[in-house]
Amino acid sequence: MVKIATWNVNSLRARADRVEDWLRRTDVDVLTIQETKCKDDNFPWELFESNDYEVAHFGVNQWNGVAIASRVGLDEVERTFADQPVFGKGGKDPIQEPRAIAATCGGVRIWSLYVPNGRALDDEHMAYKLHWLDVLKDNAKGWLDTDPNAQIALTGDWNIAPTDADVWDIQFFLDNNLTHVSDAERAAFRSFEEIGFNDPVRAHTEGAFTYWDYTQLRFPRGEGMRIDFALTSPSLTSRVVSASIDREERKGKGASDHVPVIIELAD
DNA sequence: ATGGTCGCGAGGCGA
Repeated sequence: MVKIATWNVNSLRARADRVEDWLRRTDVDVLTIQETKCKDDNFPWELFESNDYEVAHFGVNQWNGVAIASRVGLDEVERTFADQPVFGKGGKDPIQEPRAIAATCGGVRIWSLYVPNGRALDDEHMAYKLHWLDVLKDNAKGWLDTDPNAQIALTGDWNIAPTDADVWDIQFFLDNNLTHVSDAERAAFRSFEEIGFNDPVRAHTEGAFTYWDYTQLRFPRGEGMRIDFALTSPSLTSRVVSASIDREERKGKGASDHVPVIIELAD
């Protein structure tokens, strides 16, 4: 059995103890991480190495940042996907944000993705988000065209709630013109399903959320969202035997606002 | 209790 998890930790340094405890407790083979919020200079390499994980990181400043830790191999590390859109606020000094890193772990091509938030429906960040997803989808389609049997996992924080059941109150989102639930964002998510990717977690975790905002007592009130996913290519989908969302990890002091999503693969 | 959050990095931005 191979266990792969994805977790937006919202700062790896602030969450180092929690992440280490979680790795030891859950015994996952691969953990993809989003929002490390650091650059290589202050990345906690020893946290992973002392627990026998190899790790690859892509971070350039205090924003975004993605990583993959693995104890089943970490090969062909790739930072950014082909033609990954750049972003610069107000159109100034666009940079390649560290939002995508890939590695081959135990024969599976695994991506750690931090999809742009979008910020507001009419914000330029939303156009960036949709374009970013469109280019990623084109890449993913190319990978499957090249090898229909490729085992690929597109994991991370997608910043999209694909159905009304994936937010605590869809009317709240519509009334306030909020992001994550718009037709355009949902169509972008579906486009991955249309080329053959699957969300194998939902069937095992009906009604579960993966994220609760820090504000407004969202967690105690049960007001969460399902926005973190591990999408699997057809060949990988057939290996998924179980999946879970670790809601417990949202509890207590020092929790990330996201919790880990785990899939288990038959050998 | 009629409000209520974090992290980074040192004021305001991003989520």
